[in-house]
Amino acid sequence: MSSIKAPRGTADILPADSWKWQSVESIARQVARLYHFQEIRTPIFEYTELFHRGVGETTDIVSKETFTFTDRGGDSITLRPEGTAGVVRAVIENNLIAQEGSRAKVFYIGPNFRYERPQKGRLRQHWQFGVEAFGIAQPEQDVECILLQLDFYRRCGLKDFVLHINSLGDAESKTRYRDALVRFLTPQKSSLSEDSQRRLTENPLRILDSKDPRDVEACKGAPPAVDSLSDRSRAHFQRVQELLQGAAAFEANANLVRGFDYYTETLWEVTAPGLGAQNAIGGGGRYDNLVETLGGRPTPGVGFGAGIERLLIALDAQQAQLPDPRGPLIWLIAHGPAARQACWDLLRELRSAGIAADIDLSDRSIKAQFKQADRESAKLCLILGDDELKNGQVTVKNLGTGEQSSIPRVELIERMRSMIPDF
RNA sequence: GUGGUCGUAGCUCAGUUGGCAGAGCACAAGGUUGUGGUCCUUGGGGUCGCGGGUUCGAGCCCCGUCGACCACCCCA
Repeated sequence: MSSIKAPRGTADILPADSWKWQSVESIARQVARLYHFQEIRTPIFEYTELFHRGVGETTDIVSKETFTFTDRGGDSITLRPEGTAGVVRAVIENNLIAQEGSRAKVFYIGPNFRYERPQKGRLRQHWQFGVEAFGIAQPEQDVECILLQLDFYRRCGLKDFVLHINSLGDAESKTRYRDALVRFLTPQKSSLSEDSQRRLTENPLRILDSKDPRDVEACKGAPPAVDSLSDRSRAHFQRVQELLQGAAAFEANANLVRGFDYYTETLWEVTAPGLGAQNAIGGGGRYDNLVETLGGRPTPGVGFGAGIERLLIALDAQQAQLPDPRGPLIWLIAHGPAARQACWDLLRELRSAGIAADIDLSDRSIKAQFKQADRESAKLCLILGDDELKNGQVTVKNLGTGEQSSIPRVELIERMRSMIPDF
């Protein structure tokens, strides 16, 4: 009988690593709280149409990377490939931004699904921490999101990363830029890569992002997006950069474009070394027309998504130390049947008192029990045998220092309570 | 979807022109009948990814397939 494996492009998060996830998620929640973003949880699947209208029919993500199926009732369902569309749908549907002047600042942590060929830093299911801020068109809102994201990375211990920013401007600016780019690139169409020749009509902005040397060469001297910005968009982007001055290092990158159609004005991406070719650990931007596109009252919005797997890879590459959310563990060691019963009682008492404790239940040698305590990274061992039972004592061994002492059984819980915070 | 590299013990990997399935680490027991993290001894562990073919004989050669890794595309 062959064993069943996890589907391609998925990964189990095992005990050896799950504490890192808890740590990152806890930091994400903490940072969100500091910036006053509240959690929203939306379904991991939506009606397919949401992503077609929201993310864009012609984007690669929607046109060829979705997990889409027909449910038993005949509706087309898609596993979400990104977080923003579902959140926008939810805030519209639940009237969070129903009125003139409504604001909402929300964050989410959850999985996204894209049917792609896996490689380093790229899976078919990946997790993102993301935030969305609705109702504020001012550049301060863009910068608040950016600073939140960078704060998140710093608190996770990430040191080496780069913030890239660009602006495509409002819808008119975007069209103007697109036309300018097509005008610039069309004369040299034959020297572009095959992919980019196709993009020239479908999605010319993406050509700027190509890694093909022919495209990189062709894009030299291309008009930057900022040249096509309207006065309002130019001022907005200018103000974003002013607000970032002194708050965060950034690089204005005229070639930065992103894969969703809904972006307007500011967009940004954070890259980090150690990730191979997929070096973006998170990105975001403003989407002032998306709420209206999805049937809501016209409301500006801005937000980002930060990939958790990629962050963990980058942290690993930089040998960053995440705070370990696991508290200290006490290990009980029993010698003899009477002591085993006493340990069982003690174990229940410790846990009732809120102290994490465990014991080997397989009746093994003292040596084996110590060995396991060590392997489980216990801080203290409590040893109970015939001697201790007779004297009403418990032997306490500090596994870090090897020191050992006796504590009266009746005082044990209180003594543990006072010792635990030191670990 | 395209291309390259690779699948042998729980992990990292050796395995010669095709000829008995190996090492280190890890794990278990013992050395020490009450003491881990060092040391010594012993031991248990294998559908050589899966399926087919060639051969007296396949981990090794051939075909197919699945998966992993890396890159393209795209993105977190």
